[in-house]
Amino acid sequence: MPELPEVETVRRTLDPWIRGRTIDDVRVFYDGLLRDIKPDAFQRRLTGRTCDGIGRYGKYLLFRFGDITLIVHLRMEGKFYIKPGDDPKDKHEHVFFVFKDGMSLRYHDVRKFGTMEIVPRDREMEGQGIKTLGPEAIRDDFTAAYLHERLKKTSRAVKTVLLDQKIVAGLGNIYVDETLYRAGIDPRSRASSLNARHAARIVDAAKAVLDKAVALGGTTIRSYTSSLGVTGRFQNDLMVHMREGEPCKRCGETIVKTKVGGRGTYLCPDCQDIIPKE
DNA sequence: AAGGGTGTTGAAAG
DNA sequence: GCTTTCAACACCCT
Repeated sequence: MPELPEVETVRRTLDPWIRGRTIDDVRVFYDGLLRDIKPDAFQRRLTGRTCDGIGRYGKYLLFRFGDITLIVHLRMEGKFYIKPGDDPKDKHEHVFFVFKDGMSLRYHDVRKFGTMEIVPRDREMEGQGIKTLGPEAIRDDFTAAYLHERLKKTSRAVKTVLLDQKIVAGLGNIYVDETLYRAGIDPRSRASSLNARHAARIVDAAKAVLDKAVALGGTTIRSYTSSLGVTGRFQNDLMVHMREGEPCKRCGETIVKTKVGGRGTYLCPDCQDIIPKE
């Protein structure tokens, strides 16, 4: 469930619950998630610590425990559940954080792609992955001038550039499609041929799309189990993503699905212009 | 019923 | 360098 709005929704849901709670035990069932730390050291570093709150940068969650921070990335399917500590372990639960009151926070991830890393609190932004992130798509430092500069320098498709977290942090496959639809630009357009005006439209569209998605608690698709903080309502607002064969909500043209940079990509052939024109 | 696809990312290969 | 492909993993859908 991980693009910026879904991660922010998890943060907002979990933060008030975990704030002030103290870890009594950590149990790791699959250590492939842990970056540069062994399960016993991971357990030792966190046990006895009290959480001061959760931050977020791009798609990364930052669990703060005094002078250390646990950085978590949900990748494709990571989720958190809160359950009594003695509930039986689900097949896809890989890490338990058991708190002093007997409740547990469990990391659930069918594909096991997620990552966890512990860094000093004052070096949070040097964590693996985080240190290379570009400005967040929803913040003021993601400007049209900045994006235009970056677009100019590459021949890649504009969608591929927007998915690159080193360029801009927070957009993923759903919201890039929605952003480019709103901006009226075909995702296959060559980045270097977009002008300053196009860049401005993309920046405005990304902020509008993400702000609304955050307000609605993100998007829930393919959700077999609705869990803590993952059931959003933005799916009703999707204009193109997952709408292959359906009519465009603006012009009635049929939404098509294609492939850009190896990713499934949805667009309206009438509302989105390919640049440069053929 | 095998193969392609999946809200991601980084390492390897070209 | 820059860009594309692939691998990590499990499951769902043709």
